[in-house]
Amino acid sequence: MTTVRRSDATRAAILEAARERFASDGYERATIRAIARDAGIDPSMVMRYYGSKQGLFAAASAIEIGMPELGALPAQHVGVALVTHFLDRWESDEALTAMLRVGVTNEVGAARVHEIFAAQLGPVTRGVCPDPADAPRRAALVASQILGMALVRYVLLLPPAVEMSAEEVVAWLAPTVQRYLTAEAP
Amino acid sequence: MTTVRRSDATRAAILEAARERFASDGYERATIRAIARDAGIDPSMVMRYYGSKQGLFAAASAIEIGMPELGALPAQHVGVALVTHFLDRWESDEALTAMLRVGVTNEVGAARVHEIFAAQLGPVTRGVCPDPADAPRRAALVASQILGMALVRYVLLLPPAVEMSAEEVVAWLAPTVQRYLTAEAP
DNA sequence: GGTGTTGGTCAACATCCGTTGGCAACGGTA
DNA sequence: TACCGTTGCCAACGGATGTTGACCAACACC
Repeated sequence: MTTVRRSDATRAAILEAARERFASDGYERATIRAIARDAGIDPSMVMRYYGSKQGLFAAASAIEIGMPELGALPAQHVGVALVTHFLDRWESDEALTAMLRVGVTNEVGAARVHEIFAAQLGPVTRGVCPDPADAPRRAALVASQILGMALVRYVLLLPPAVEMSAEEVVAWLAPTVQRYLTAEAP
Repeated sequence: MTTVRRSDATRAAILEAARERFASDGYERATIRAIARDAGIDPSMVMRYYGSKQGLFAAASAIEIGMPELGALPAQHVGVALVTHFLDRWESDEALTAMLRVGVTNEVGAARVHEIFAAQLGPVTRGVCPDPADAPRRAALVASQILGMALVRYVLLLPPAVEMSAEEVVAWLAPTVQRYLTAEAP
């Protein structure tokens, strides 16, 4: 059932407009009317295609972090690889910013963040850290630093954080992430 | 003009209810009606005393981080002191969570976060780091880690982050903050 | 005791929101 | 050509929100 419908272009336009609005305005202020206006169609079309505002957000925030294969490279380079990868993803996909912004105010959004980090960051952590028993804790620590940087750099737009180059961010953050993953517990 | 007005109790009740609502619901979903109901008074009182919803938020998020005197203690203990202090403040004052939650969706809220971190964290950084020229960058790095931990622990409620003890958080985060402040730039 | 100020309630306004149902044009199919 | 599902627009509903102004009760002061 992968037939091409005539409305696919409209569906895509809605999804793109929704991602932009959710990313820049958050869940409550991203109104269906505004999204429809951006997409150049009527608000009722959004409802027909995605059922409800929650349904639209669920569709707009279906994200694959696409974790790289970290098992292949030496354990002491995991920090650099991880930070670099997240930075790339964040700068090329505003759905990530949308997810973060919505996760802060909306319960469904928060659950979405949980899912994604459990499913995508969890396995990587489990494969790298010394004792699998405290893998969740280490993953949470990594998440705190990576989401924190995303917060100040892409959401709060703290000037010094925005002005730093990607290389600089990696150089500062990679040792932190590396330590959270592989250093022995304090 | 510090006379005690008869309405001071009501003003305080409104402010407390507002802090709770802003902290748990964010700016948009924290309605004036709900805040007034919590405070046991009429919504119009909120308007009379605080002018507007923005005014109420401004009053509810007037925060003093109350930075400790870091100049007094040896430079290599600054990380521990800073993380400990922030953790204490965050767990004893829900206005901080409110500020973070609102800062993510509301522009005024974001500006408030900028202010507070510039005014409170800036000077500390400037006094401790080797080269005053890159103090803002170092402050932003520290903010990314501290706000990131606040995000996963108090807002997103990521289970492993919530379950960690305060001592554990300090033990993991302090070396990070210490490095962001005093290590030479990479 | 009258009078002005303060603390508080009530009802309403204008606006916006998510959502719904009806209806017109279009496109392929028989 | 006649038909029917699809795509789209339009107008409206019910409800919630921030905000306002009229009105009432208690208090302070002359």
